[in-house]
Amino acid sequence: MYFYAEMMGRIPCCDDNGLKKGPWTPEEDQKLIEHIQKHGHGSWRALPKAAGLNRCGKSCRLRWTNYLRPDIKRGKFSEEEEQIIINLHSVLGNKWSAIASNLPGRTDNEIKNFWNTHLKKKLLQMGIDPVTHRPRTDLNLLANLPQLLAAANYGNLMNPWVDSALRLQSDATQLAKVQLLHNLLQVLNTSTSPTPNMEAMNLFGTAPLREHQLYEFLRLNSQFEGLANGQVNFPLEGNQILSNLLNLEVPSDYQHTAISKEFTRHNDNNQLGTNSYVIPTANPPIPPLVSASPECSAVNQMENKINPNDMSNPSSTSTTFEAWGELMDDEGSDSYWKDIINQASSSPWPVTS
DNA sequence: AAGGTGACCAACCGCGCAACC
DNA sequence: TGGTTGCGCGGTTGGTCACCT
Repeated sequence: MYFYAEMMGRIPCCDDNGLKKGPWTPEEDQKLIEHIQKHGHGSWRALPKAAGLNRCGKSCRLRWTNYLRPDIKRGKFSEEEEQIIINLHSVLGNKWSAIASNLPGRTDNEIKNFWNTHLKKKLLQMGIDPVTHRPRTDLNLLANLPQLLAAANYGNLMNPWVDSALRLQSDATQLAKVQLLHNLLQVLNTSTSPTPNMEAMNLFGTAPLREHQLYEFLRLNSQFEGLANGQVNFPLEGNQILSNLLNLEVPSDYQHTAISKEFTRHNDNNQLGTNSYVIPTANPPIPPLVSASPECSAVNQMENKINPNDMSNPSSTSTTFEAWGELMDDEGSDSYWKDIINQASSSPWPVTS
């Protein structure tokens, strides 16, 4: 084998050379454990021979690091661990080893498996894209508000860091709904097209909607005060909300409601380098909801999430908002939203007026 | 009871990278 | 400096089990 290596360069670790593959037997485990306890693993390539195992070094290393290591924590993942994984994954992506380094006793392989079999599905059910950790942008999202509710209320908040991250996630979910509707209005009210999008008009009623209608709609359908304490209440089913949206009357004496004030949390010049999100308080032209922010490194993003100040200030900035800002900036063109509306116009929602 | 199906997870595979010679 | 080696990583596979029809 080593002669082969010298002559031909690197050889496959587990080539078809008579070495055993597949599940480990208790005897093999025992041999590996005893050898490592006595001598350490040293060179993994040399270990199997020294330990009397008919395995390749790589197989031994994997068996040790993923299963036999004494500090391995077996058993179900706690809710706290789940949240940590989700949060870290949103920052680190599929860097399983990096994620594992933050979860003592858990291996990258275990976390990877757990992610693929549980957490990915869970996030999808919540309407969150498990790759981007952004709310999914299709309008089916609105038809899945019960799941969004579950997302907003998910978890028993034990860890303050987790608490903060979850709260931000809830805010982001709520903001996403507002942003979605806001952009829909922008498209519907746009005058760039010589002919209005008739399908979209049919979807939302006859007259272009105005923003105060949107706010009234939001006031009727949600309790945004909840944003201050992380509780999100969106009590109506998606089709009912849409129905309410269609049935809105235009109050002639419309005044800015507490909602718009609640949402008008803006930092005029971003002196602190923080984000802000601003619900417009005037009729068109409609300003952007999400202001751009200085780019943050992954490390900074992590620090932001860990920063205890965030925990006492749920309206403070977050990478979630940044993500939404990017999303909306990237995809906020009229054509993008028109596409969504076109999709929605063929959706199975019951549109009653 | 038997076959089908999906979930779960241990293990394998191939690649990239850093250390070494 | 280029080739070799060892290791670690992320993606994938395949075996097992539980549940369903």
